[in-house]
Amino acid sequence: MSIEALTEADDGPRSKRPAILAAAVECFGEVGYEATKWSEVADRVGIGQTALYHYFESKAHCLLTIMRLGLRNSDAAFREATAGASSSSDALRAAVEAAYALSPQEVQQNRILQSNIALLANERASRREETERQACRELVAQVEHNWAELLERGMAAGEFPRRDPQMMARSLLGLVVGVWRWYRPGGPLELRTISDFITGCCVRMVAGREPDAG
Amino acid sequence: MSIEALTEADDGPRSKRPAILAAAVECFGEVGYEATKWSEVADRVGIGQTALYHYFESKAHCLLTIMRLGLRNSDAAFREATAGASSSSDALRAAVEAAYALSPQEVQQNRILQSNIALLANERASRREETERQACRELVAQVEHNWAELLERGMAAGEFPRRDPQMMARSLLGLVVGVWRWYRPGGPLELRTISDFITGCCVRMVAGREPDAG
DNA sequence: CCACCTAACTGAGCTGAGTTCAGTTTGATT
DNA sequence: AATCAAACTGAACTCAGCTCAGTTAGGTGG
Repeated sequence: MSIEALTEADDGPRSKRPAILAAAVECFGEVGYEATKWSEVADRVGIGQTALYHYFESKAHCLLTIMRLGLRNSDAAFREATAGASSSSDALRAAVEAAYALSPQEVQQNRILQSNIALLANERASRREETERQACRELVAQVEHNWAELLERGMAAGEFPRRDPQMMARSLLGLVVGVWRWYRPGGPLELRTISDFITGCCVRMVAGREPDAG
Repeated sequence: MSIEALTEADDGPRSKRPAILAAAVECFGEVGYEATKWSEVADRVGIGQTALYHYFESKAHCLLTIMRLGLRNSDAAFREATAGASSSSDALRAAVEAAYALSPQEVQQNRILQSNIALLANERASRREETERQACRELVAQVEHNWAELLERGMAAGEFPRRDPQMMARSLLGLVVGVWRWYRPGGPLELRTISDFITGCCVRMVAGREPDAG
C-alpha cells in the first residue's frame, strides 16, 4: 500500500504514524469515521490499542490529520497542474483533471475529507486537535483562493465572463468534490470518464454565456 | 418554531416526536451529530433522557428520521415546483429555485442530511434504523430520478444537448446541495443571491454548448 | 560489555455517552 | 371510580475511547 500521501517530514524511521494513517484511511473509508472502532485500526497495524496514543492524541486527531494531509495534497496538485498552463481555460481544465488524478487510497482520503468536512466548523477541546483543525481551515481557504484566483485571471483576460469569483470557486469545488459522495473505485464508471464529464461541466459553467431562453 | 417539516401522520396529539426532531435538528445543525449529546436533546424538549427511547430506538434512528423527512420534503418540493413548467428549461430553473426556498430550520435539516449522507452507505444493525436507511436510499434514488427525467425530457425536446442524464443529474445535485456546506443563515450572502447564481450555473451546465477553445 | 536514554509499547483500569429495564405517572375512555 | 395505553422516570449496565504507571526495544557513549 502506498503511504506517500500520508507521510510527513518529522516521522522517524521506526515510526508507525504513516501505517496508522493508512489503516485509518481504510477503516474510515470503508465504514465511516464514527462506525470504525479505534481498536480495529490498532489491530490492522498490529499494535495494542493504547500504542495509538503515542502517535495521536485521539481518534479525532487522527481523522483531522488525514484531512489536513488530503488538503495539503490537493493544494499541491492544483499548483503543479496549473503552473504551466498557457491560458486560464487550459488551467481550469488542468485543475479539474488534477483533482481526479488520484490513487484509490487518495480517493478514499478525499471521500473521508468530504464526509467529515463539517468537523472543521466547531472548535476542538484539545490543543493538538485544534491545531490540526486550524491548519485544515487555512488549507480549505487556500484551495478556494487558488480556484478564485484562476477565475479572476480568466475574467481579467476576457476569457471568462465576469461573475463573483468566490462563489464561482465554491460552486466549482462543490461540483468537483461532490463526485466523492457517489463514486466508488471499481464501480460502473471509470474515473477518467467522470473527469472528462465534470471538466466539460466546469468549462460551460465558467466560460459559457447565458444560452437563449426557451 | 415550525414543526411542519418534521411531522408525520402517525403522531398522536400528546406525542413529543416532532418536538424531539426539532430539538435534534437544532443540536445536530449547531455542533454536528457526533458532538451533540443525546441528553442535551432531552433537556431542550424538557424530558428525561430515557423518554427519548419511547420515540426513537437510538440517536442514529433519530438522525435517520430527520434525513428521511428532509429527503421527503425535497422530493415533494421538486414535484410541486416543476409540475406547471411549460419548458424543460423553465422546469430546471424552478427546480433549482425550489431547492433554496427553505426556512432556516429546513436549511439546517438539509445541512444535516448533507453532512451525514455517508451514513446511508453501510447496513445498520437494528431493524428500525435499517428501515429508515432503506427509505432514505430509495428517496435519494427518487430525487436523482426526478432530475434525470427532467433532463431526459429536455434532451428529447432538443432543449438540452444530449449528455448522460444520470451523471448530469448527480452533478447538478452536487452543485445544488454543495451550497449547504458553506452557507449559513444570517451570513454575508442572501439565499436569494445564491439561488440566482446557482440557477445560472445549472442552466449553463445543462443547456450550454461547449464554448470555443482558447 | 555495560550503563544509559528515548521512542515505542503494554495491561489494567477509568470515564462517560448511549442504552436497557423494571416500574410509575398521566390522561383519556367507559 | 376502574381501566388501559401512552408517556415517562431513576438506577444501573455497556462498551468504545481514553489515561496511567510501568515495561520493552533499539540505538549511543563510555
